[in-house]
Amino acid sequence: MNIYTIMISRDNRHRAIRGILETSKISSQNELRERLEDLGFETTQATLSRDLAALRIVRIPGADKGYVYALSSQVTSSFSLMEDNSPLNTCKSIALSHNLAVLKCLPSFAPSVALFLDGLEMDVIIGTVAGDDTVLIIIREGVTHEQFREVLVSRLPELRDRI
Amino acid sequence: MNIYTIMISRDNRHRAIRGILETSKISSQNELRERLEDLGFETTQATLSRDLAALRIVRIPGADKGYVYALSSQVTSSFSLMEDNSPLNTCKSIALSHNLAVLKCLPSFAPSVALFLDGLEMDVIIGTVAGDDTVLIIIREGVTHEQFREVLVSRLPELRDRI
DNA sequence: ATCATAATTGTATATATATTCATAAATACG
DNA sequence: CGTATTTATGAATATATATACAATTATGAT
Repeated sequence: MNIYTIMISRDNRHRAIRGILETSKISSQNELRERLEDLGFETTQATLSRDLAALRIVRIPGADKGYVYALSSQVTSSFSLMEDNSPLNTCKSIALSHNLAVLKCLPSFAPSVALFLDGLEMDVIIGTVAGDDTVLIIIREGVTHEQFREVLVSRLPELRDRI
Repeated sequence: MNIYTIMISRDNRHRAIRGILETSKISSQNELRERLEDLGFETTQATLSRDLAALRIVRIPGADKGYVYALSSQVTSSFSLMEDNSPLNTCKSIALSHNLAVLKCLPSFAPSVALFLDGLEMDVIIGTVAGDDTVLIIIREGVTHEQFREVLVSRLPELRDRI
């Protein structure tokens, strides 16, 4: 009796779940159950709840509505690749100090974010410097924090709640 | 009346939510509601459900039990950093072909995974080559796929459902 | 200002998900 | 082999989350 006689059924189901989630958008455990049924796996929502927890599968709010289950290894990529893939989606926070704004983003994305900001040619920004996960924004002399925020938010509404 | 008179309350709440989730483990919307209450934000579970969707905050099954809400920018790191941070956690799948096993993992992790595998000095493996997200494993002549799987799974049970 | 339109929110409720409990199957151990 | 112990599962249910609806408030255009 080798190791494969144990938990054959559950592991196969787990494999199938991974496969399904990698290739299609599943938005409820019942939907997953039906999909598995098509593949010959008869099971219940309760078991799937446990399976998803065991596999540490995450539930992500969809772009406009609904939810999607995904492997955690897919999350960042699905978030940045799926729909609006602006580098701004990688932006985490913006803090102001005197004539500088410090924008924190995901590792390795700072150059893209800086390039994007440069492309906007905003009057209030006289230049940017990108590291790995940080963009330093140099603000034009005479521009107040409030003015900067206002301009930034009006051009980039998606940053509204990060500044 | 400037732009900041609009949606002050909601944006402030969103900011607060981000801040809370970045620094603490919240496992239900009610828990989040209580935390916000402490900060002076009175709201309801329904609103938080909508907020979490708007902010595209994900729900991750915890290591042993329960669930955690997290910013999507935290997911990969929280997954690999939080508990057992073996490079194997970045491993997505293993496929076999003749004397080769192709292990797919998260981008940039292949070298760590390969190093880890080398360290195991498994008889059935005569060598590995790491790309960026793929490790090529060369299997010793005469070892069957079943034997390889059996050895791999017995040494690395966490890969059980990826091969 | 005044009206029309759009956004935000709470209440109540529907829906989805997790968990308890009982049971069966698998494994470990004698 | 037989018994003890763990693991997996389903049914029923508790809990958590999403949403329809109505009311309120904000925004935009005269």
